[in-house]
Amino acid sequence: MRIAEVSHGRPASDLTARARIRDAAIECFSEGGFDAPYRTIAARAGVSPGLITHHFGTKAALRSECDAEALRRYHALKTEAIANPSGYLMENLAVPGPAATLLVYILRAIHAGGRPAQDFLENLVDHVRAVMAESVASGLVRPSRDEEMRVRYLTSQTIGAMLVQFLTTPDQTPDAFVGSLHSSQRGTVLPTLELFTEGLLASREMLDDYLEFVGDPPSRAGRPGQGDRTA
Amino acid sequence: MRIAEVSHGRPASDLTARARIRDAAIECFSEGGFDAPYRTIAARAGVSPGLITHHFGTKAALRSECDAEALRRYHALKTEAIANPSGYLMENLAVPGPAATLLVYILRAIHAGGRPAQDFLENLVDHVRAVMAESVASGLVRPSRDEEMRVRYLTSQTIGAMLVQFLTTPDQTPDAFVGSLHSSQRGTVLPTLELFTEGLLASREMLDDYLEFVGDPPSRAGRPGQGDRTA
DNA sequence: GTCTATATAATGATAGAC
DNA sequence: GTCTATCATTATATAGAC
Repeated sequence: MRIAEVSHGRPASDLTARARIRDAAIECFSEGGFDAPYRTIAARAGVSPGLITHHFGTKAALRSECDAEALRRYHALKTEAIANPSGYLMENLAVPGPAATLLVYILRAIHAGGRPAQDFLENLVDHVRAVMAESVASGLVRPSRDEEMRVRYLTSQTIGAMLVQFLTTPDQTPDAFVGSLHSSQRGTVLPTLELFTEGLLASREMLDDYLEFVGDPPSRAGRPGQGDRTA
Repeated sequence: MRIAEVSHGRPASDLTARARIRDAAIECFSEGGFDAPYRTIAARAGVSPGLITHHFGTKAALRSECDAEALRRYHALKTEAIANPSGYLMENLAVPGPAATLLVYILRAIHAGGRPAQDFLENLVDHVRAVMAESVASGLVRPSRDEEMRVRYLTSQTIGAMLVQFLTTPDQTPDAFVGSLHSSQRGTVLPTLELFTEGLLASREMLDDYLEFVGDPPSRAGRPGQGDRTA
């Protein structure tokens, strides 16, 4: 039942009760899901349960504001992370601390489904789209015949894999999860690199058949070959 | 509030109330999640809510039996689907009808997390492991330096992508979902084939660096090259 | 602005009649 | 075996005092 200590370096006592409730709710939602009762949130914010209703009215309104704030902080983190481009997707989020809370909050938002899940996913897609465009322009990543679908496909896959791992982790607490992420990442990086550089299929047969089927013959000029843009 | 009609071709009236409750619960869980109240299940089974408690005691016990039955039917479907090996993963499940209920049930089981989610995921991993071993043996798929991790990685990714799509689908009903699966599949097959045959990265640099880092130099003999096992 | 006390609604589980 | 009626719990939301 500890009080929410810090948010952006400011002590909790400097924030209004409304902001403290919002921050406490974000943490509670991230740690225990959106079914976290008012009691828990109120205790963490150091207020009474009734005050939550007084300030936010309904629980959906509280969650909506938490979503907006989480998204805002995600963008802030993303902007800040342009300095160290360590990876493609959300690796910059996968570190313990307040970023872990944010990452798990996003996972939980998608987990809860509905319109908020769509919004969060779209935001992640936007991020991946930008990174991929940049990577293709720099020659690191091959171009795709359908960039948009590849972006959506990779995003769903990556987020989905994280979500599955999160859901099958015994202790679904933010810090424990990012810990398991780091240990499991050591095992998945090889399969990922293999798939990303060598692919999975031993022959081009299936792809060529499909391209012929949809009427896009793999012209030797337009096709992204292998090794013709080695960085 | 319709009554569960058929299960394996047998009319509902031929089944004991216990079996009807179990079947109704599977459908309700698949359509509305595991929070489906007794009332809904009882109405669909054509019994009173109290009878559910009488037969199963607790809701966890009911769910446990539904999980077992769903897994049993999944295995049956899997065994039956050896005739038409249309794809790698769960494509045989992605058709409307009773299979749709099963597929969504599995997604919901993983979605609900906990031990059941682990069991279901492990089952899917087993399936993928068998299929991949077979595909590698036949030369269709390149071998991996870490088969087990690749199997787990691909399973989590594929199931996770389906789960994300399911959660971001407006109408989360089994038939509507498999419908959206078929329409979206038309868009994802190209990125999938691209990734599986050509990969994503334009150069081998990152993979080679990693292999050197972990002390597994890519010897020209042991490395699965590209095109040396064209079917 | 903040708290205490309470209304209201839904659910899983129980008790006992038939 | 099956049903009806009820209990106990939990959570959101309200009302009004301070």
